[in-house]
Amino acid sequence: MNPQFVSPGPSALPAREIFRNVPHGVDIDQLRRHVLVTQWRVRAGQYLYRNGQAFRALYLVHAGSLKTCELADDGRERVTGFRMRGDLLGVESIGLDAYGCDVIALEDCVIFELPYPPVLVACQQLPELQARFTEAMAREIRHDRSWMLTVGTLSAEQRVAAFLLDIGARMMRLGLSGHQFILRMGRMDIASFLDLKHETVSRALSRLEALGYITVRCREVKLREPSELRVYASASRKVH
Amino acid sequence: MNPQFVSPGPSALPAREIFRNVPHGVDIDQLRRHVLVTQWRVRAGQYLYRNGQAFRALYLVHAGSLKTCELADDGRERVTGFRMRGDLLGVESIGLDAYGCDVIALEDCVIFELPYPPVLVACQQLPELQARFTEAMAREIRHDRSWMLTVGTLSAEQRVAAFLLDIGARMMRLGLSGHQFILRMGRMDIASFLDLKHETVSRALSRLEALGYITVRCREVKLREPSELRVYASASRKVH
DNA sequence: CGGATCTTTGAGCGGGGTCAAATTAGGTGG
DNA sequence: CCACCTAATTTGACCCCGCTCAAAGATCCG
Repeated sequence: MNPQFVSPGPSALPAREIFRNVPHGVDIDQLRRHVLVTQWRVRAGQYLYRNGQAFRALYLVHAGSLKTCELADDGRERVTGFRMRGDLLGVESIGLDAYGCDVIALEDCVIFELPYPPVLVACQQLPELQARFTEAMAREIRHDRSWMLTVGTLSAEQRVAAFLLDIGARMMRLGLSGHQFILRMGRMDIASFLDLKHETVSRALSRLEALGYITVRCREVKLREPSELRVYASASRKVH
Repeated sequence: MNPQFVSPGPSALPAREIFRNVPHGVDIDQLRRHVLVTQWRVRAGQYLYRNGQAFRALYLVHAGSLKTCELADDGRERVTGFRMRGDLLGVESIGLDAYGCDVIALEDCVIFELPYPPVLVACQQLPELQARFTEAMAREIRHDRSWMLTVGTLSAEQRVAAFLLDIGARMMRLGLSGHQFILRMGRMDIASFLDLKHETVSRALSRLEALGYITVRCREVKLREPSELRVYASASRKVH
């Protein structure tokens, strides 16, 4: 179940592309001058890396989307986030010998592998790159905390609304439509991420559709009234 | 409401102390050779920094404990963590112009201020220090994710048990008793952190006491059966 | 000692979970 | 391309854990 190797050396794709669409992202061009960046293809359902596997690299998502899962020894499991183009993976495992979580592809992906000790060395020589990585980690912390707040203070329907708005905003930042998109993850994954059950997510989506805010047909979502949705999701306290 | 300045230049306390009790911590001695580390006293209830305030420094807790709070524009608020001796504060705001959360002292604290741009420069000259900071940030991410898992998969009573065990483990790492300690935060703060209501936390503590696992008298806690408690907290799935 | 805050405990309720079944989407081989 | 099968999604009915509302009891501090 190893990811499939695509091509050694420079990618066939315009490398700067990564940087164009992703503000504050890591510049893959600059990095390539200092470390050997390889490119992998990961098929839907496959692990990019998993808990316990030797930590040897960070990864940059070039295409496709993935989920990160935290898991306990006793089998408990939770989706902690969804990653897409431009997102950096593996930073949470820096300082460990083995990765501390699972990363699973939600669809076929193309991923850049950034071998870790070399990246660290490159950072020491390139203050700019260093700053980029540090900021990426800080953004990661803020993103997680922001969702802790959302999950802890909003009702089920509000969480689902906030989730759709978040996906939309990220899509837009990548130059795609932020109002109409395909969810790449199932109801179970959304539910786990939002600390709900999949039936509840399904019901919330149906409700938001009945309210006229969105249109849902399975994984196809259209935000009909983004501003209404935003008001609904941010309504103070949990609304019932 | 500004924190109170204590002393300029080298601290009167043995600086290496920080490093002795905190594995993988930041070496304040080493840092002092490159940046001006000042020491502040923050009184119980005061802010170390707050949302929107200009980001100018990281902070290292030398004594006392604090809570970090995430807050939304509409007033929603959640405690995202509790910090004690050896913990690094402010890393979540790296890359921003202003701090992105609130940090409030739960008791009188002594805090080292590490001015930020200077720390970044020092890191570029000291690979060792750089690695320390990066690992501290990675640990931060793992810690948050680990609690996301706990909050998302355990019942109210299990969360409270897990919380007590976490506090105990951190106390022990600081060379204090891990079986008997004083909680420095109120029921409301614990509840917010665990995504519960304060009444529920109170009831859970009473229940754990009735089961014979702990003794509680207000903020004084004794873990009578840590191993039983650990089994209880880690019981697969939510137990009812 | 008095007043504000924090903590505990009780009683009742409701949002979201659980269990179950119908419906639909998606992938596979003929 | 379609029949088939499996997995994902939706919807319904019911129930329980944790929330709400309320009040009493501790604790802290001036």
